[in-house]
Amino acid sequence: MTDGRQVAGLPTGLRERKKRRTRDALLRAALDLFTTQGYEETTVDEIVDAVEVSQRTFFRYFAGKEAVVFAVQDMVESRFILELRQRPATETPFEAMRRAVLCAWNSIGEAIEALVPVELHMRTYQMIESTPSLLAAHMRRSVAMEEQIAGLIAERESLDLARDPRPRVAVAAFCGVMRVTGQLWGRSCDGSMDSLRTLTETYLDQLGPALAGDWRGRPAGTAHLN
Amino acid sequence: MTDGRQVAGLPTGLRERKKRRTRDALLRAALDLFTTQGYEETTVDEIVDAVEVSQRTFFRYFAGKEAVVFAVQDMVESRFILELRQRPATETPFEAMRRAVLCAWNSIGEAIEALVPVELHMRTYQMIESTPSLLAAHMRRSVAMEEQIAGLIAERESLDLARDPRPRVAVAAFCGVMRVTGQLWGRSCDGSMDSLRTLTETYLDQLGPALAGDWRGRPAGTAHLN
DNA sequence: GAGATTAGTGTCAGTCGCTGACAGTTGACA
DNA sequence: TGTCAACTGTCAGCGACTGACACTAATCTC
Repeated sequence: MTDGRQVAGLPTGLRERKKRRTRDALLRAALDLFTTQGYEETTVDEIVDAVEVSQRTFFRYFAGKEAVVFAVQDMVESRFILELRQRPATETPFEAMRRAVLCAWNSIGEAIEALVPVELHMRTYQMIESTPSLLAAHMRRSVAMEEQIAGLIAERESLDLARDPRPRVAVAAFCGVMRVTGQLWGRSCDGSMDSLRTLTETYLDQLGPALAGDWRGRPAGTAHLN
Repeated sequence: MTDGRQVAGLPTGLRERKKRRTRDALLRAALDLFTTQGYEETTVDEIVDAVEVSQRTFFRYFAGKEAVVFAVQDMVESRFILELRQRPATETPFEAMRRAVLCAWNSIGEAIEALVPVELHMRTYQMIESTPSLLAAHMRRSVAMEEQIAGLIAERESLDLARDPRPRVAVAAFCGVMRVTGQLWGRSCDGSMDSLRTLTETYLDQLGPALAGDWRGRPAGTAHLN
């Protein structure tokens, strides 16, 4: 009842539409308040006042103050999973994950815009990275995500997760780098989607060399922010 | 005033000793309650009742309920940083990190025992991994740690963190694998230090192969739990 | 050793996130 | 149209946490 699975399904009844409107209003009001005056500085009362519903209603739509923040993130992640499932078996696990993220980012734009302005979502992401308690929640979600991805990779390669460390290890390394780029992008001034994309690609390219240990030569692509 | 820097410094005055005793008592009582009846199920009131101090006092010693849980972890981490600084420059960054963890684990035992029974600390760690809110906090701390380690590695290799992705990338991959082993160990029945050590070594060994992409052969060492 | 100083503590009241219980309202459907 | 179920509001309460203020006791000063 609090999940966001209205995957392009325009609601049928009046009741459904009303619910959806309330939820969207709460979501937008919350993100607006969070990004302008800060997450911790915003109380649930302020959010419900803006939408003119009771606090109790807020907690019926969202599991908590935190859950609002990650509503959009949820969509992006499930899209990534979808893309990953569709990657051809010829790609290495690492390649597959890499392309799945980039494809997901390419195609998720409109779906986000239908819910909130993309620009608001970008600011939300930067807020997550700069708010300790949200960063914590983000990381916990990331752990759950890794577990899911590792399962997919193991399945893809017909391996037993319990016996073969490689799926988990590969996923951990991949997600680790993804988190680093996310953090750096969050800190940077340029909050554009393009900068995130190039930053991500650059960093992923460095994984192999970084582990090899021959750090004498200069890194491959070094034009980025921070 | 709430930090735990009594690094083998036996407190001088009566006041200092009293403080230390109160803090230790709170720490032990809290961990005991947490590990027996669960973190969320334990209230701060229960903890302070066990030690017979006021709630206000608890919050003067620890920033929050959460902070108690990670008090010992703090010691282990600062020990790791110490060990990492001492690794010879001839080792690759990855090697250095790997050995630093293992050395830290070897030498931290007594320091922990001085504070709480090591066995209690082990159970605490497993509790962290199995309690969502604590896992979140653990991950946030991990992020801060990664940043610090990346700084050390960059310094060690005379690189500019802002220009060269490799320190952050290598650290992200390393810490990612460390987290995976921590999770698996937390879930396993065998909560011994030895099992954690061998699990960690096995998984770290798989990082290179896992990224290479030639997953046809069977993994190197596969004897582990889960 | 007595008094002044100050760190440490307890008490109290209040905020904020969140939940259960119960009652009122409003779409849905026969 | 009336019944049913879903949705919402109100209220009361819990638990984590904080600020203010008074009190106790270790330390310092003379």
